[in-house]
Amino acid sequence: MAQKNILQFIILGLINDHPQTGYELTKSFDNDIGEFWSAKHSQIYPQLKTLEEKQYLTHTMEVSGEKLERKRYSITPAGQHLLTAWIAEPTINQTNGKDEFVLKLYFIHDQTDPRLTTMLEEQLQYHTEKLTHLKNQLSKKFPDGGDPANFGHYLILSHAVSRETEYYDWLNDALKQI
Amino acid sequence: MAQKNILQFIILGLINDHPQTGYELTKSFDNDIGEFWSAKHSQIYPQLKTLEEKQYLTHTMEVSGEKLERKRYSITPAGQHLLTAWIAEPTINQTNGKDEFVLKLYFIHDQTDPRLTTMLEEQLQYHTEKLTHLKNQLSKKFPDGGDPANFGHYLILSHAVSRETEYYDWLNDALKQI
DNA sequence: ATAAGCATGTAAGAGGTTACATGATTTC
DNA sequence: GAAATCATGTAACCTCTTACATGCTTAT
Repeated sequence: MAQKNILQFIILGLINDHPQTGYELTKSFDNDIGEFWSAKHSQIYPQLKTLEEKQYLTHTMEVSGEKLERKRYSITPAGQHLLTAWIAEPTINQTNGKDEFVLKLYFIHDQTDPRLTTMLEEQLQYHTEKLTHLKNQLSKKFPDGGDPANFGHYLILSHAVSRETEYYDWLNDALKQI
Repeated sequence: MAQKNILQFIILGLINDHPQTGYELTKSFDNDIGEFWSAKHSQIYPQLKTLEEKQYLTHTMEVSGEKLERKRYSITPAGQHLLTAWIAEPTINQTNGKDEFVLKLYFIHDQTDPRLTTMLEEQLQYHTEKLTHLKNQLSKKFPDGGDPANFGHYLILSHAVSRETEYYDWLNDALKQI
């Protein structure tokens, strides 16, 4: 989508926590934050380059073994300023939740349509697995509930859990009504 | 996003219900289906053209008043076939739910951060309004619960309601924990 | 008359995915 | 030695938004 380049802020936010390489950033999107934003390495590396050109980031080279090079990026004061401004600014753009599956259902008008059960059960299986995985994550990372020193991380994970719970419940409700 | 062109299927699905103009299709995305997919007229008109070139749609001209022309599109058997195939095909691509606000929270580590309350309350207001609007829609369109002849429509709306309910509850929970 | 809504299109540019491309290091 | 993983980048292509552009019709 031709949006406002939110990726740059996410990268700044992640690096602000601690200096990181492009590779490490890429993997962040496989974890919790991937529940609410995704990006591939092909998008991340050019973005790092741009952010450095604009002096929001700097990097130092590291070497593994004999030859393997790695760029470890750190945030600059200007970068921190940009990040803070983004967080402070009211979030108006409700990034719209696209969901292909729900749309498919929309085009099935008849409650007795034979396709419904299969479709709903297929999704139920997927979301059941996802839900248990997220619940495991939550109890593993925050066994005692909200950690005051990692509150944002806790909030994002608990939101992911309740979002999946809702999806799960909705699918079950729908199945019951058939 | 360089995805699989899902918009074409949505257009086919909407037109399959009854012949429509580009203008009317555009307005569909302001209603319930807009909760799960959005598109602007600048994307819809070219897509209609392409779908007609591929013979999934045909159109007839209508005239309003003296001069104002309107293209009313109908689906062809080939178009219906394509639509059915899309619905039948398992939905794997979990179109990821991007949420700028949740990410901002993620970068606030400290539970006592003074920004948290304002941010959460701002969102709470937005989602409260959205939730009441959706609930009104639901009770207006489906006063007796699931309509067997419009089950898909019912499902999508009830999903939107419970999704917003979850968001609302999560925001309130977060506020309580501060 | 004039503003709001009807109606259809195109152009430029940003965001995002898939595929191409290469090479090093670690683990089995 | 082979496979998995680490590590960085580019190219082609598609999707989507914003802005440009035009003209008609209805309601006030």
